[in-house]
Amino acid sequence: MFRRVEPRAGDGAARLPERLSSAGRALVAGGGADRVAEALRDLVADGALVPGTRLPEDATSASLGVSRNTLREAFRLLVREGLLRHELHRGVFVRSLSAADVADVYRFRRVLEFAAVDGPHDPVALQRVRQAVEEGGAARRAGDWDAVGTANSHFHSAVVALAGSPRMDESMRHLLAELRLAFVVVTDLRPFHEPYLEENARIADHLEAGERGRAGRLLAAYLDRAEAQLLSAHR
Amino acid sequence: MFRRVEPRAGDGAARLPERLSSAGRALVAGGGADRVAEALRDLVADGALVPGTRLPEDATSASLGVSRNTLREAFRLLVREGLLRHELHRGVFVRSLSAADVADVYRFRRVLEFAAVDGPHDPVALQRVRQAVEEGGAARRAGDWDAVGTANSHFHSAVVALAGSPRMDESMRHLLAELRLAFVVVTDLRPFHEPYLEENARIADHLEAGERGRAGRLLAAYLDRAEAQLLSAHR
DNA sequence: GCATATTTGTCCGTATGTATA
DNA sequence: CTATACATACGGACAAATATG
Repeated sequence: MFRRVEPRAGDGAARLPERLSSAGRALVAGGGADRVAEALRDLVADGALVPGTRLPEDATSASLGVSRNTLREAFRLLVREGLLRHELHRGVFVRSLSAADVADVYRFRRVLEFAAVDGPHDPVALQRVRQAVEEGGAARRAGDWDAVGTANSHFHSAVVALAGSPRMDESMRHLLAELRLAFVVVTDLRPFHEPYLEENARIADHLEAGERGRAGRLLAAYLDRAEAQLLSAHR
Repeated sequence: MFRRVEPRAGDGAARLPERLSSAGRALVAGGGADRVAEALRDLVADGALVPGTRLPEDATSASLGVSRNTLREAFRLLVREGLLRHELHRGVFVRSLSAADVADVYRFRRVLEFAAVDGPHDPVALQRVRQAVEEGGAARRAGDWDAVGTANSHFHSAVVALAGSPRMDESMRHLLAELRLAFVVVTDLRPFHEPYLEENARIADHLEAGERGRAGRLLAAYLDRAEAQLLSAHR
């Protein structure tokens, strides 16, 4: 009943993997659009779907075991998050970040993180900052550099959360989600995350001591280096 | 359980108008989900749909002359814009902003607008700032206070655009779209917009003269007063 | 508290217009 | 230019959740 459109080999451009789930059918069986979106998010984060991959509605909905309508709802969510790109009458693609995009993400991050450091600090968020530092240390001891990267995201999210603004928090979440697209091309995460573990701890120290200026300077140095590092790896 | 149940007639709370279009059928006949979303946006902006109004899928899709599936796509768009609120298995409502929401929008606006003023200025955006000032002047001469409000939005969007960041621009657009929800309860727009026409012109002067400090101080004064004005009118 | 009616969430199959090969 | 593949939109259907009497 359902015609399976098998991709031809040797096309060169990124293609949708035949099976999006190692479990085969019913990856998101219980699934609402949110679960479908989460499944696709994970596939992108894990590198199963590389930037530029097209996601045809028919093949994708079949692979995930959901209907096209449900898949379209999930697409809407992910397009808004910046993880997918939508071209009129052409379909949906895994977004690929240009160098300008990476630069813009870091520009916006500077605005958000500096504003949060300069303004009044939410004490609960301050604890979260410290928690993220410890989370990163534990991940390093476990040798899990992916988890170190996640902890680093938590750290900077917590920094922005110092401002106590739900809308700024959400913007930060979107920026970090977009950055994951740039990280999928990075094979060795260690040099990207290890150097910053100690720095994050010192930033947390300064924040707890109320030394906004020092915290801000360290943060600025981090953002400059991280951006340069990612941009150079991006080619 | 304090659930806001759908009000009976004469309750005073909002109901879906029977006809969303004076033209009756086929308001968005040619229409895709985008056009449906735009139609709903206008209805909210014009006050035809006040915050709290429920939008049943059946009645709304019939009124707009589109299918349920298409309407749901439009809902997704508007929920992401913050204009509508979605409750699981309960439906979609016109969002109403709390005082905390308004405060958060202004907090974020301060971050974005100050950052844009402080940083390097995109010359094209600087021209847009001036254009918005003139747009506001023309609207006042025409006595169209709604258009004055639109021009004011353009002015502050242009200020943020000085930073040259597409992502900051988009965040600003979302914030201003949310603010429209707070403005629908305002009956007399004149005292909200008239005082700021002259101030905007002076801010533009300072920006063009490269006097960031003066521009920033005027901007800060504007944001403080506008926020207080809106919050006091909001009850 | 229970039974009923309404609405949402999901899914299917089809028709149509558009972009690409 | 023709043919194909595909996105977009429609209407109908059913299960699940919610609201109503």
